[in-house]
Amino acid sequence: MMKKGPWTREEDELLFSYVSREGEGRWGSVPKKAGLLRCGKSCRLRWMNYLRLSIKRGDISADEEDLIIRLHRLLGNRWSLIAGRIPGRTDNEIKNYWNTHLSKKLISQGIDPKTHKPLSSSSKPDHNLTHSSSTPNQPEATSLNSHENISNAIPINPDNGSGLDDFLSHSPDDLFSSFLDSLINEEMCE
DNA sequence: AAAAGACGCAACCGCCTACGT
DNA sequence: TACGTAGGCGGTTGCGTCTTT
Repeated sequence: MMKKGPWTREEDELLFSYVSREGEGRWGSVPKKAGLLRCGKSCRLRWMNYLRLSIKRGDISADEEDLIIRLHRLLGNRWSLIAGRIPGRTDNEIKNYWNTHLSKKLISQGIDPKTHKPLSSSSKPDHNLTHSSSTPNQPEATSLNSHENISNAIPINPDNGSGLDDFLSHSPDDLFSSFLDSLINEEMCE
């Protein structure tokens, strides 16, 4: 019988010591070898989102927040891709932070968190409700100007109708990575 | 001080893809 | 080629904590 729910300190210690010793991977066999009554998926999730030493937790900085917004504008809800550009942050944390903080923040600024475009006037909320914690001079959702979105910015062959998904599925990680860097830097300079 | 409601986050679920056989 | 399995992902849920009434 698999255990569910919050992890205990003892379970964390078992998983941490096992993965530290044996390395990541082969999650299906991890519970048995580590002496846990969890499924492999649960072990992987706990390691990825909580136990890894490289993880920063909480206190997302203004710079990180700005980067998340920029990346979400480029990539949409591709949380793992966004997390991959922010050292120490997990996709789950960024997803949660977006859903609980950033989407509301954008709405309070009159910006649709899905499209990053201005909300229609009828649905625009009362700006008096804006959180006092909002940073003064906080930039509105940034505009790429010449690159309205990544689909327009990437080299696309119009003949075969390829788009972002095609680009992502065919580009080597380092190529996509450097491409994202260039887009982000371009925004920074503007 | 207590109850109700809102919020935040860890964890689960189901789907998709990659890979091995 | 078809199938089974594991890993990875995004959406969603549930519960503990905090805030408000």
